[in-house]
Amino acid sequence: MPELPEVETIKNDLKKKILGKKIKQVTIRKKRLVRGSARAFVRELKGNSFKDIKRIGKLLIFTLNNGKYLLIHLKMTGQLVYRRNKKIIAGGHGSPKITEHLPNKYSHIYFKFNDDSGLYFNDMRQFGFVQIVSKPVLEKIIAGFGPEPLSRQYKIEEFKEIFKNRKTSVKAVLLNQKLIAGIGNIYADEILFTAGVRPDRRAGSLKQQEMENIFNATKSVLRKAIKYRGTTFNDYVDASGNVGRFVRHLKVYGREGERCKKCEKGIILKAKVAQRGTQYCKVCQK
DNA sequence: CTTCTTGTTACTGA
DNA sequence: ATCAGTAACAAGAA
Repeated sequence: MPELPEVETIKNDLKKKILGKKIKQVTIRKKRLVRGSARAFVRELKGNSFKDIKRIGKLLIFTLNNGKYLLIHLKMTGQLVYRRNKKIIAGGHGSPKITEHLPNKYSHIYFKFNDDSGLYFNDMRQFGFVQIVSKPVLEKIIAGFGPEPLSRQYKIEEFKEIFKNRKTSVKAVLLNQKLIAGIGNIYADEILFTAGVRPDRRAGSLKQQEMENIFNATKSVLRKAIKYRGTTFNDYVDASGNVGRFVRHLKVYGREGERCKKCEKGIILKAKVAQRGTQYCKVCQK
């Protein structure tokens, strides 16, 4: 599941690879994944190029040289893989490196650049989307997101406000993109473990210290995950098709039934909180 | 066959 | 009006 660290990794990778390259061909194999008119989508992209790439929450924003913006959301199983025009050089010793052929059966939309390199949007479950928007529409979309946890706009005073009088669980608050941008199921569990707070705690019941711990944990966990280029649990790969290495640093997500790495006593439990599979240590999290 | 996986949103009810 | 909870979407694994 691409969340903030994974999308950030893809964005940073792609910025080094595709900026300024002329888009010579746009292929749409599944129209359903294009929001709005597919015909207009191709028209806005073909012959143009990307000037910049940004991210808000889990949403990628490609700035086009024609003043429009390409939005790409990977949702659960989306991948965005860049591939150079590969010339297979036979020879050397041993077997040749096996490179997955692209486009594959899940490459529903892809772009070819003037140097014959390509950008492939693969999505097994087809939850993701691509969309071309104007600047005013983009600004409306951005305004719908809460603060970015790694930005200067993310302040402890405002952070505490979002918990005040809320009857829902602290996990539901962390997952709500309108309140904080970019956190999904994996990092919500990891953040709450690091902060020592049970995911099912009522948001409004948190003590000052607990809110401060969560605030700090959002930053430390996400920063560390970016450092390790994200978490590959199922489908996530970076823009080169490589896995993320944060999975080794996960403390609770996917560790149900295993021993807690912090207290070395508790067994990681799994419950349903905010309709999501939720892992926590009942010794370390109060 | 059923159940589980998750990001987002439309919908329902309080 | 606001907030919270749930179903639905999709395809594959177990």
